Amino acid sequence: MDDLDRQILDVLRRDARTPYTEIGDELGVSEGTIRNRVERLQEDGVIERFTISTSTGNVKAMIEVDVAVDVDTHRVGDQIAEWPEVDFVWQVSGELDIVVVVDADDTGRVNELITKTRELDDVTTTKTRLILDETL
Amino acid sequence: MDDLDRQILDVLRRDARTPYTEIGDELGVSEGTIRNRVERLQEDGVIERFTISTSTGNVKAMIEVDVAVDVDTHRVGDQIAEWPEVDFVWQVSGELDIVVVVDADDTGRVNELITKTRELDDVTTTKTRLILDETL
DNA sequence: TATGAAAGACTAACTAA
DNA sequence: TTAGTTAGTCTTTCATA
Repeated sequence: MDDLDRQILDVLRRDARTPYTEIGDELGVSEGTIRNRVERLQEDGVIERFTISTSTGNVKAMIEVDVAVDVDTHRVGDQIAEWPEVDFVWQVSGELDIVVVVDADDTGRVNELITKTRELDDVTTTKTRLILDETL
Repeated sequence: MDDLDRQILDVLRRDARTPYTEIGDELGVSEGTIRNRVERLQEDGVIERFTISTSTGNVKAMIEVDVAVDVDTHRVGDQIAEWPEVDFVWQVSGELDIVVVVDADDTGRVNELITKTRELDDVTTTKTRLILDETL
């Protein structure tokens, strides 16, 4: 895992359809080098898969969730992860326990998700932030 | 957005490199139909990008960044987005301005990234949380 | 790294609903 | 007028040296 690998991953994260020839030109190596390295990165599990990121909705938000002290946060998190608009659920260190990233149709729907979260057993507080812009 | 669109998205989410011909065969339509629909889904913003999912490092963290009041947060965010371990940079509403998600080799490296962030002009504070677990 | 062969994607003209 | 198809061409990837 050297710097060239990291640069290749960077390009593919931004656009996984970038031709190997183009990546090679950009990074000053041949098409074959890029191809061999991408294959190796896949075998090593560094590249988990080629995929698409979709945004079915128009509003992304981060909902931070606090859970009662004596409760398994995973149980709460796993429930939330089932909801269709939920992109990620992270168990985190720090003040609050769980961070949920959602992608909803509109702010009204975000609000419904917040309400739904607060209604879960063992959820004590939530704190929401809209994601105004995303850079990769 | 009909059922065929949803099936196409499903296939691409699992493997974005599946040839159009193969998707077409599977879903009983021609290669051209798949291609036209994928193009339309991209134009409509339903498919945001073709990308890879990676697991490069062993430690993921969320670094929340506060920026001086009179500064364009995008300028700061764009700089950070260039660093290789950075997965996302979000401009968010709420107390702090920017959320950076990083995926680094170890906590030492996370610490270096925090230091590097704090050394940027116009960054006033940072607050870091380790991502202990992720559910998709 | 370089090259030719194979695979896949794209263009554009056409058909059907 | 829109969605789908098809044949021919171009681009990218792959295998081999």
